[in-house]
This record gives sequence, C-alpha cells and structure tokens, in this order.
Amino acid sequence: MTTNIQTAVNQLAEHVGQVVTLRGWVYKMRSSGKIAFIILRDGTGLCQCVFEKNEQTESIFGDVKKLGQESAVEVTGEVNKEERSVGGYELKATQVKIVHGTQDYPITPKPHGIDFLMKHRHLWFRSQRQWHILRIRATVVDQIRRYYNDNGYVLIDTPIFAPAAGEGAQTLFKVDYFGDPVYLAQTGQLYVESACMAHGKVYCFGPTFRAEKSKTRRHLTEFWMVEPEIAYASLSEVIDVAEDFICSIVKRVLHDHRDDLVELGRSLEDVEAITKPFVRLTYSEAAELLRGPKAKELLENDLKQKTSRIADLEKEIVELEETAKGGGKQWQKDKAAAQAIDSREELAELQEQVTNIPHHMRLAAEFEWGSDLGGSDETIISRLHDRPTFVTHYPKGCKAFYMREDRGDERVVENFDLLAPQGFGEIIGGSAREEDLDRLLARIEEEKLPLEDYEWYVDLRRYGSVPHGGFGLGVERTVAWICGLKHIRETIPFPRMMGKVYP
RNA sequence: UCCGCGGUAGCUCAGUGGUAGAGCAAUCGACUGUUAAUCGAUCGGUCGUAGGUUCGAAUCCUACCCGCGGAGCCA
Repeated sequence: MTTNIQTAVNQLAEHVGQVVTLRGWVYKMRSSGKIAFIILRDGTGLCQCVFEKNEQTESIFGDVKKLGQESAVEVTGEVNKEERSVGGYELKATQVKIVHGTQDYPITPKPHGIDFLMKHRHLWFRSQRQWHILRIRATVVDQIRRYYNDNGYVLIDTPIFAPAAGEGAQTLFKVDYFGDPVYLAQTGQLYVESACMAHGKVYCFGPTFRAEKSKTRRHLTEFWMVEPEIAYASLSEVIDVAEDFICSIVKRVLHDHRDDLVELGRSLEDVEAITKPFVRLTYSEAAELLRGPKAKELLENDLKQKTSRIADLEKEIVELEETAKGGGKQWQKDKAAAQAIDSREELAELQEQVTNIPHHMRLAAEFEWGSDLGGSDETIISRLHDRPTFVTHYPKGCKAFYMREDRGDERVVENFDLLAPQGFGEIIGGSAREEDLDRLLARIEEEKLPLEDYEWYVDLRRYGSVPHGGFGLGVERTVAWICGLKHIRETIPFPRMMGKVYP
C-alpha cells in the first residue's frame, strides 16, 4: 500500500499521475446524479475535485453531495492535467475526510451589498477577490521593508502613544493614559527626524490613526504608513528616493503577482507604464495647469463622454428591463435584471459626476494661488499625466510648521505630494524639514503651537542641525492604486472607518 | 458637519393607497463533465423605529436611527 502524498494546490504540477491529499475548504459545489464537483480552496489556490459514483466511492458519495459551502475537507485522489478545470489540474477523488461539515455559509456565489460584506469581513476574505488583494498587500509590505533594509536604512519604531496635541488636534484620537490625555500617533515623523540625526538614514513603519470625520473611498481611521527620513538630504534627493522606492514596489508586484492583477481586472499595461522619470511640477505650475486650456478641455471631454454614456445606459436599462420582464428562460431574465441593477448603479454614479463637473471646472478655472489643492484639482492634475506626478513647493500657509522654507521664495515651502495617475490621487506627502532654529521657532509661534510640547523637537536644531527630509507613504492607498481598486477598504484585512469597528 | 440616494424573506431586489412578491440560498427529489449548472417541489416576512393622515399604509406626512455615495480634510 502506498502512502498518500500531502500537498497543496499550487504544487499540483509536480504530482501529475500521483495520488495526493489536499486539505482545504469547499469553495463551490455542483452535483449531478452520479458525479459531483467540488472546487476546493486550500489557501494556495483552487482545484476541482471530481467524484464519480462507483464501487470505490459508493459509501461516501451521498455525504459528499450534501457538503455545504466552506465545509472543511481532506480530499485524496489522482492528479490529472485538465483543461476544463480552474488552474489546469483536477483531482480524481477516491476518498474524502469531512473535517467539519458546514451549512448556511452566509456569503454565496451571488452578488452581495457592501454593508453585508463588511459585516462579514472575517469570512469575506476567503473570497477570491479579497484573497488576491491581501496577497498583493503582503508583498507590498514586504517590499517596503526590503527596500529600506537593503539600502542602508535603520528601522526605528516610533511610539503610538503621543503626548502632544499640537497640530490638527481635532483629528487625533484621545486616550486616557493613567489619568492624563495622550493621543494615538498620526505620524512618527518628528521621532524619526530625531533618529536620523543618530543613524543617518532611518524609517518607521506601522499603523497610524486619524479621527477625521471623512467617509470617502480614500479614508481609513487606522492605516499603515512608512516614513523614511534622511539626514543631509535636499528636497530633490528625497524626491529621487520616493520615485525609486515606488518603482521598486511596482516592479516587485509585477514580478510576483501578474496572475493576481489579471484576476482583479487590472490592466498590466497600465502598471508596467509606471517607470522613471515621474512628472515633476511646482505648485505654481500646477495652478497654471488648472487654470489653463488643458484642464478645461479634459473636463469638457469628460462631460461629453459621460453624457453620451448616460444616454447609452438609459437605453440599455430599458432593454434589460424588457428582457427581465419578457419571455425566455428564468436565468436569462435574472441575468438581465442583475445587469439592469448594475447599470442603474453606474448611471446614478455618472449622473452625480456630471452634475459635479461644472463645479470642478469652476474650481479649477478660478483656482487661486495660496489655497491648497482640492480633491478635484488633484484628480485633474493626475489625469493629465499617465505617470505619477510630484507637485512641489506649496504655499507656506497650507502646510505644516516643520517644512523648510524655500530660501529663494519664502512664500513657499520645500514640500512635495505624489499624485498617482488616472485620478487615484495622493499617495505620498513629504518635505525637506526646517533645520534653522530661528525659522522653526518663528513658524511654531505663527501656528500658535504650544512650544513646551515641542521642546525636544526644537533641540534637534540646537545640536548639530543639518538639512534633512523625508516622506510618508500610505500603504492602503498604494495597494488600491496598484490593484486598480475603487475603494481603500478592501486593501486592509480589518478596515477601521468612521462609524465602523466591527468585526 | 453639509448635500444626494436608500432601508421589504438569510442574500440581491421588484412592488405609488386595496390579499406581501421574484430569483438566489436552505430543505427534499431528478440528472455522469459541471464552470453563477439545469429541472420539479417545499420552507421562508415586526416592509428600519416611533407617531400621524385614511374606511384601509410597504406605499402619503413628521421625527429619529442605520447604511451608501459625494463635499470639506487628509496618506
């Protein structure tokens, strides 16, 4: 008697013709009178297991047919190459061990609403799409660490309990710390600045917390951020690092996850186009661009395209509704009804966008030097370029106190944002830091910040102060961008958003 | 915080004042190559909550709760 080989779905190619055992869960189940198909999910991939009813399987066949979705099973059988099967291989099953039979698994292979899925997040990430996304996230996180570790940076873990309210107190989570108020960290930057004076090149990487009352597709209250900080670096050197870093992440994901990206419906071509050099614009140039003919043309074309799409959709919906109500097979009617729902959703979204476009056009056309770039402005700029775009040198007034004043133009600071292309928006914010003691003190006073909270930080300008700079990259926004996802909530295992902490 | 849309079966949704509906899921049965299988049957309801109008309310009115999308702010 031969011993069965214990293996995993992604190893099946090496076992063609052999009898193996797979351990996993029932992803989907179909059966006829004398044949049953289990799509088995084992964490490494999907494999179709075929049960034919014969002398060998007679005793278990009835039980197999009754397996509910997500039942835990161990299946033994011979591995065959099979075109018709997901992944190209299938198991001709002869034995099955039911580890845990399951009934009434809530997430069926039919469509579900986002609220329902979010409430079942603990189960939802068993679904294929979520599985692809979280695998890519894991690689992005690994590449972040690898990039800095391989390039001479020292990891500095910064605290999560932060004493200072200071900057943006209304977006801080307040925590009771033995009777005194402290705040969950929004950034490790000030700490990492002090560490870079000890180690030269450092980075911190961990969760950060923002109590922003924003419910949008780009916001979480708990998200992961990596923040490198480099001593003696100028603004342009920091930007070079950011550019090289992003390219390394993109390259790694393209290398390790082509299949996952394709399954997610992401255009590989678009991802492959993310190469050096990125576009670099100053804030003033961006402002010109917004007020200029290109932005106007972009939005006018948008308006035209969306308006004609709306007309098409309206026609389509009428046709679908007729199909759904008319004769024909039930499943055809269902399909039409489901498509009509999708189309109506798209229609509603487009109609809202169309009503917003004139407003965006006005915002762009009337953009005034000195105000911060709004969401729609960022979208316009990033859509005018097919590569990521750095926007630098913002007006001092709309940026943080620690950013270095441009010595040639004191109205602006030496900062930059990186806007991901195709309208994904900001994924990095960074700057050169003010190294001059007097200028820093003046800025703290201007912003009316409590100096006593920042004494330790100001100390860095008293003892061997040098030019330095760094940036923060949001992991979830980066994953959403690379995967081509509309919403950030799927890029983190358990999203925390305003009004949402379960499960 | 503001604006828009929504809440009907476990899920996705129809239902504009007159008996509470469909598909899927679940349960039972048929079917040896299925890919959201198919076919037949069964089961399934506090119509978000509270009040009001009416002979009669899922449907109209008021308030509140929850969700989604957008704005502001941000990575």
